[in-house]
Amino acid sequence: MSKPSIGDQELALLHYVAEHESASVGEVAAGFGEPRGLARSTVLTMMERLRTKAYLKRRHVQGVYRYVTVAGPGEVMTNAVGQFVEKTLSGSLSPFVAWMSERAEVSDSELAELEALVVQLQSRRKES
Amino acid sequence: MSKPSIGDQELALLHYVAEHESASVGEVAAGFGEPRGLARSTVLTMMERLRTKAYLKRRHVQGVYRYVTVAGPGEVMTNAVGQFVEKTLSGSLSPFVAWMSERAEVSDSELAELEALVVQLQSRRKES
DNA sequence: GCCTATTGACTACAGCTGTAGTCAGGGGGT
DNA sequence: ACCCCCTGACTACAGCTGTAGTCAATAGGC
Repeated sequence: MSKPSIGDQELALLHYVAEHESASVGEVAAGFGEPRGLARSTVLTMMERLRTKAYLKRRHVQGVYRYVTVAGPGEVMTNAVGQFVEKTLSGSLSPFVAWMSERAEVSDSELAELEALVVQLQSRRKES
Repeated sequence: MSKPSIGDQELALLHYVAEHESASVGEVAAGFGEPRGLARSTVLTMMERLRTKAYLKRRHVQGVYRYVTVAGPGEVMTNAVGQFVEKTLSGSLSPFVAWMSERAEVSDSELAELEALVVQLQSRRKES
């Protein structure tokens, strides 16, 4: 039951909705669509598509539909990463590491995340 | 002059060609297309598309065109990662880290790569 | 030299994604 | 009661990607 595919813009929108737990089309159009020059109807269309793909669900509240993500906020992105690594990188992490190593800017917090990750992976390894 | 976008299958094909430095359509069709049930014409079409997108170039050698990647083998993948992080993750590495942290198996060598990466990033940071 | 298998160009087409217009209905202010 | 704005549904369409068929040329074997 692998989830239907999702486009880049759709993913960005999904992410936006995930962050703003429960959003109406109007809100998303204002906060997400307008900054990138998208028409309200465009936002609506995308949200409905995401709904038919079961990434979003909605509830009728006070005359307006409010949308929420089916999965948790992080899950969406994490899922996308998994899909990418499998499909595009054939499961190998090396290209990712190579890219990071060439990348100019890695912020402090990103580096900290990576450090924490390594530590976590190391300790997990010891256990088993 | 940002490179044109590239699809998943196209990327896989590009990767294949990159690995087999210099390949003809026939060879790619046999080694790449056939295992996944693609018709020869499909492979040809994709290769020509990649050529018009300037990912591949070709040379006429002994009556047959041989294709080579414009960029080096690793570059292709690294590039794909960059595109993915930019477009899909909006430049944030966190989802990647999150995914890895949830991932069941990380091999020794992968962990080692990550460790080396962290060390490299740390030292680079100090310099500046 | 002729026939067959290979090669390359062109054409086609469906599904997905990004983007938007339009129209009808509902709700609220005056 | 009326008009306007917000909301939601539907329709549309172009570009990209994945996939393939067909046809003409060509190269090599016999």
